[in-house]
Amino acid sequence: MILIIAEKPNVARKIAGALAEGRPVKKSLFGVPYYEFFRDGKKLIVAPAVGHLYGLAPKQDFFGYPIFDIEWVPVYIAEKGKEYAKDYIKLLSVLAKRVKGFVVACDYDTEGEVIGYTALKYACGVDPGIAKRMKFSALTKRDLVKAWHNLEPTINFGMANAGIARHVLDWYWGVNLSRALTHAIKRASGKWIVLSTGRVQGPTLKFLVEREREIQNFVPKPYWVIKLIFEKNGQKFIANYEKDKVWDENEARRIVLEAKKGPVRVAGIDVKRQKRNPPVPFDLGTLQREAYSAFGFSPKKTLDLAQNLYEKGFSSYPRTESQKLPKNLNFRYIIQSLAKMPQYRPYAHILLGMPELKPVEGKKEDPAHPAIYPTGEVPRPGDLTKDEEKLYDMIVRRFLALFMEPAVRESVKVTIRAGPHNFILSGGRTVKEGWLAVYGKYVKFEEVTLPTFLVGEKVRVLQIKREKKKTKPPARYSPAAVIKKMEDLGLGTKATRAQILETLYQRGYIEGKKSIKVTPLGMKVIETLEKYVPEIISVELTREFEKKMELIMQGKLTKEEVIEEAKQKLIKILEEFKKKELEIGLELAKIVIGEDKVEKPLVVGKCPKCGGDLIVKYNKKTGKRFIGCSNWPKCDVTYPILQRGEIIPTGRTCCNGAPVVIVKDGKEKRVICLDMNCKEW
DNA sequence: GCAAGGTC
Repeated sequence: MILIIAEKPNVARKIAGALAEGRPVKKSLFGVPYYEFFRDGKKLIVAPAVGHLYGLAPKQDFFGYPIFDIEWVPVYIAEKGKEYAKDYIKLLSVLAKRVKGFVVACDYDTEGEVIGYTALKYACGVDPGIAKRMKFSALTKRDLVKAWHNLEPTINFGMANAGIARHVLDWYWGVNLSRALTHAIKRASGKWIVLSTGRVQGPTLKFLVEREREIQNFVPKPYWVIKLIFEKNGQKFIANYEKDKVWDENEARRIVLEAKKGPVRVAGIDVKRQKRNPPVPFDLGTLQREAYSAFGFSPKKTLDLAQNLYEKGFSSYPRTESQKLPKNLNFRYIIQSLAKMPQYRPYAHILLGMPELKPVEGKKEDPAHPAIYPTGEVPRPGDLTKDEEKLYDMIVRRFLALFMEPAVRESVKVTIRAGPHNFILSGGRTVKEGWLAVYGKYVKFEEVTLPTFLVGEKVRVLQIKREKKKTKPPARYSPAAVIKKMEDLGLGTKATRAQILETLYQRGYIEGKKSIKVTPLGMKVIETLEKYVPEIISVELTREFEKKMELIMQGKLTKEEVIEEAKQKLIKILEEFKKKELEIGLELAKIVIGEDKVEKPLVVGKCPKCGGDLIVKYNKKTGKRFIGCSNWPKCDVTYPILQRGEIIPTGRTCCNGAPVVIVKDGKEKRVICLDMNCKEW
């Protein structure tokens, strides 16, 4: 018997369906489905993981930094809310005892390889070296059977190692710097406020901060627009001066005067017809953007709704980057099913009358999943929530649109010559609806139909005027625009971008549902990181990780070398950070709890032992004050001090470098050397 | 208490 491990339940089912001779037997243990069947006289079992079953966690219960001592543990131990994974691990460990051989059939990428590797090592309790690998790039029967006949002799250790390195590096950088920030603010304010950053959070917050700075530094510049308003057939039209901005008021005034002198005639008419092809199939990012613009759904909400639709069986797997549909998908069947819903019936019928059903496709591809499409399962009333229904409607209409004829748009440009100056009147209309019939409600095209003009025609001018305007600062990002920018920069993945944006909200770094504004805390965190750890907010860190992972995959670097290098680098960075921890914490605390509420420690002099600041401190238990070194606990220098009176530093030192201070109590002033053994005492 | 990455 051989155990085939899939990345997720749905894929386990597909693999079983493809490889079984006859129907696979669906079984279930601990509530997790798996499949048994025969092929070539051998009994095979296919069982699923649920994504990562194991994650990294510190070996010791210690919340300081730096921390590098970590290990793989089941995800339900490493993270809250992952209890469901427990049953999957239990299933694999039970099945592992029944079988002789193992095959990893996770997605063929670094994460898939890590999922397979850790499942073998920790859940099945076997050496990952004994497993074979099914390598496929589509979940069709053809591809799966081919992969089965061409099994790789082992899993791809280069990929597994690269993936493991990615996990460790992200953990080292992210957890250590998040702890450093959190500790800094705790030390300065006494308040527990979780701050975080990471390879993806950092650069994402950074580009939001950059936009915020552009807005803050923006100086509006005046300019003038010039309009020619005229009448034709009792209708008013506005033509705009050919330069859309005139920067000089005198020039604008002159243009208006010259234009007013006339004559004013139609000088040219330019009519263009343009074919507009249907939009491409939905990948997750495009769906998130479209749902945001149509319904105002956040990217996270769209992913959740799409996941619901997927789990209920109405649409395909949502976490995809593909803009292509599977070649062997039964389009006719799906469209026939959609025709059962009256709102789609007319369009479905048009399509079913076509000799060939050929959808448009986009450029992007995804090795594991096709673009998002409706399955053809028809929801009954009550199956979907209102929001699910909205998203479903968008998915169905997009799908139907893929097969429809292009739309044709006509644009008209009328040039009006007033004296020596040209003004432009533009119009646009849809000449042939095509796919817009079904999807038009989600695309906005302006419909401006113009009357017929003739070249040379005289124009009845009502008014020629200049209007003063001001340039506007760049717009803030919307959640959907953030996701797009992250995609463009290669930050995060289709499955994580929405979640990472949510984390930035949770941390109080950003606010605003539609228009994202960076809070003063968010600005300060970036400012701090720019100063002390510029790496973590740079997109280059991601690029560097990618390069290192590539070298690990090729066997040119070991994961141990890469991990060790990161560790050494971080030790240095964190050491520097720790030295400045209080200073950094004070800056952050000022913003979170208000400047006046942060007590700046009074520096009375330099520590004779380590050169740190000697500051007034308070004993936590007794509340009594004393003078101590700011580098505590590394440096243990302390001095007692009178409990009453204002302490005023003098800048002078006395015995063994101990500072001299003035203690002023009412009218009484005493000059004191802090050394207890000083004669002054 | 912290990351980013899979997934329900």
